Amino acid sequence: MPIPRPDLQGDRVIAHVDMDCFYVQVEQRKQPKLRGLPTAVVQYNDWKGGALIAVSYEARKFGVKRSMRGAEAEMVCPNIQLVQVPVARGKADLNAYRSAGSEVVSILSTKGRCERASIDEVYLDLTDAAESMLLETPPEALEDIDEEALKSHVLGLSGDEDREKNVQRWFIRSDAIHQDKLLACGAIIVAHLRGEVLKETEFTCSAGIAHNKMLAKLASGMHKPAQQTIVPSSAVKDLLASLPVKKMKQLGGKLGSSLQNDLGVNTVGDLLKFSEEKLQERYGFNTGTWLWNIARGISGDEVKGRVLPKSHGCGKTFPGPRALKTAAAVESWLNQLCEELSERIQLDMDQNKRVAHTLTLHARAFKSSDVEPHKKFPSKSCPLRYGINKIQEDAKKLFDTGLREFLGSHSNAWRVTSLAISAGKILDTPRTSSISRFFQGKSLSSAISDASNDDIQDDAPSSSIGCKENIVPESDNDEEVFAHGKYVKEDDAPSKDRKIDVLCTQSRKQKDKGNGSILKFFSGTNTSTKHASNAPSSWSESHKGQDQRDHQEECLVDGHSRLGKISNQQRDDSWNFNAEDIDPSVIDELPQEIQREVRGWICSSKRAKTTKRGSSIFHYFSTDDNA
DNA sequence: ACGGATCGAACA
DNA sequence: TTGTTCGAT
Ligand SMILES: Nc1ccn([C@H]2C[C@H](O)[C@@H](COP(=O)(O)OP(=O)(O)OP(=O)(O)O)O2)c(=O)n1
Ligand SMILES: [Mg+2]
Ligand SMILES: [Mg+2]
Repeated sequence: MPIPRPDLQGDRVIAHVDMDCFYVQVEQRKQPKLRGLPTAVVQYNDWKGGALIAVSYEARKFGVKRSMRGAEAEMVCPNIQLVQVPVARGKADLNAYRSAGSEVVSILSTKGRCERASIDEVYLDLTDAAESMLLETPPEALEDIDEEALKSHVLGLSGDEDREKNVQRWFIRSDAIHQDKLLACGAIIVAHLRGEVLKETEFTCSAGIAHNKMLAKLASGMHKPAQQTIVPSSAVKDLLASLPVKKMKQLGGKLGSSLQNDLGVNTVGDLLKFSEEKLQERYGFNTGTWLWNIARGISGDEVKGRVLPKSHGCGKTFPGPRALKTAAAVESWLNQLCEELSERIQLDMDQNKRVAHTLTLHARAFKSSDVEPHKKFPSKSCPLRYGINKIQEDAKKLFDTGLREFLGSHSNAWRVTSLAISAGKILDTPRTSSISRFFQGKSLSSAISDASNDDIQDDAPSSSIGCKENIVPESDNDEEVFAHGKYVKEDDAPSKDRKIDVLCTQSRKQKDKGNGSILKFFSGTNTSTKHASNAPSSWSESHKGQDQRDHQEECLVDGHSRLGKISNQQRDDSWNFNAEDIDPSVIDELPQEIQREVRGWICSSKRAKTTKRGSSIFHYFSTDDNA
C-alpha cells in the first residue's frame, strides 16, 4: 500500500542529530563541577594515561584530539580533566553511554520516523510533520518562530553582513520555493526537539536539516556545538564543489583514496566530470551509480524506523605482551565477556521484548613459532541459548572449533590478541500470537530460560530447530524465520520444496528493502566450471588478487545465461544479474511460481536502485541445471 | 605490535 | 545462509 515517494527531486525533510562531545557530556552530567572545563574521556589509564575517545570543545581549543594519549593531552592542555571510562569485569563498560543515548532517542523519535545511526546520532524523517506545519501553522511572523530556529545556519545565504537578519528573512519569505518552506518547517521542529533534549537530559546537540540523509549528515557537522545547519537545494552544488571527498560519509577510507589517487578527484564536485558508465566500470555497478548520484547531491537512502541496535557485542584486545597464551586465560576472559553480553541481551529482552538468536565469536591470534606471525582466526557462530552458563559454554566451543581450524594439524604455540562475542538476529517478540499463549502466565524471560534448560543434547551447536519452535515468534507476516542455520552446501542439496521456500522468503525480504539491482542465480550443483566474470576490477587492494576467475572455460547452463548479461559470478556458484540486463522474454520460461517473484523484484529494483547504494540479491535455487 | 570498543552493511 | 571486509563513531 505505502508507495515510496519518487523522491527524485528530493522533497523529503530529513534531519541528522548528533550529540556534542557525547561521552564528555555524559561524564559532565555525572560530575557537574567539570562543566566548562577542558575535559576528555579516556579508557584505560594505566598505559600512557589511556587513550582519549571524546574531547570537550574547551579542550579542542588547545589542540587536544581524539586518539591522543592522556599524557599527550596533558602536554598541550595542562589543565585538562581526564575522566576514565568505567571498567567492569576487566574491560571498558560503555553501558552508561548507551543508556544516555537511549534517553536522547526517546525524545528525538517523537516527531517522525527515527533511525539510530550510532550511539550518539539519529536520522529523522520529518516530511510529514513539516508538511503539516506548512499547512496549519506556516511560519509567517518572526514572533511565532522559535528563537533557536532563527539561529540556524542557512547554507548559501549571501553571507557577509548581518547573517542574523538574512536568516530571519529566509524563514518567513513568502516567495520561497516549496522545498525551502518545508526545510524551514523542519528546522523549527528540530530546534524544538533540541530544546526538549536539553531540558530533559541536559545534553546539547547539533543538527543538519536537508532533503536527504547524506546532506543532513554533512550539515550537522558544519556548525558545532549546539547549533543547526540548513541545506537548501540551491546551495548543494557549491557545497559539494568545494567538499574534499574524504569528508563525505563512506568516502573516508580506501574508496576515497582511490578516487583521489586513481581518478584525481579531490572534491565531490570533481566527480561530475565522469559518466555514470565510467564510474561503474571502475568501481562496480552499484558503487558507480552511487558515486554519480552523490556528486549531484542525490541520495534516496531512506530513514529506517529503527531506534534499537541490531546486535550487541563486546570484546577486548590483548596487545603485545598481554596476548593470551593458555586455554585457561582465554576461557577466563571469554567468561567475562559472556557475563556482560548475557546481562545486555537480558536487559534488551526485559525492556524491549526482543530475543537474540545467534551467538558469534571473533578472535585474532598468531602462532608464536613463525617469524611472520600472520593472523587469521575464523569467526564462528551458533544458536544463542539464554543464560550466562549456556553462553559461556557455547562461546568456548566456538573458540575451540575456531582454534582447531586456525592451527591446522600441527598444534603449535599460539597467542590470542583479541576476543569478541556478539549477539545478533535480534527479533521482536509479538505480543499477541499462539506463541504467547504457549507461554501463558510466564514472563518471556523465564520461558526462554526453561527452553534452554530442558537440556538440549550436548552436541555441537548446529541447528536451531528447537530454538526456533520455542522462541521465534509466530509470523505476523507470512515469512518464515530461520533463527540459525548453516549454509546449504551442494552435496547437501535441499529438496525442491525447500528451495522454493527459500526463494520466496528471500525475495520478500529484499522487496521490503525497496531496492535492488542484482539477480542472484544459483545453479545448485556443478562446482567444477569456472565462468566468465565481467565484473569490474576491484578498487580495493584487498580484493585484488583474490579474484581467481577471469576467463570463460565453459558456457553457462542453458537458460541461465539467456536471462541476461552476467554481472558477476560469485564464489558460491551463483551468478548475479543486473535488473536492466534481464531479457523479459526469458522470464516466461522460468517456473510459474518464480515468474511473479522475479518480475516483482525487477520492478522494485528499477524503481529504487539509482538512489541508494548497495544491492538486493534475489536468490534462486534451481532444482537442477536445466530448470 | 598499544588506535579500543562497538555497530551496520556489502560482499563473497 | 555463514564468514569476511569495509567504514563509521
Ligand atoms: N573513534 C571513536 C569515535 C567516537 N566514539 C564515541 C565517543 C564519542 O563521544 C561518541 C560520539 O562520537 P562523535 O564522532 O559524534 O564525536 P563526539 O560526539 O565526541 O564529538 P562531536 O561533538 O564532534 O560529535 O562515540 C568512540 O568511542 N570512538
Ligand atoms: Mg557527536
Ligand atoms: Mg556521532
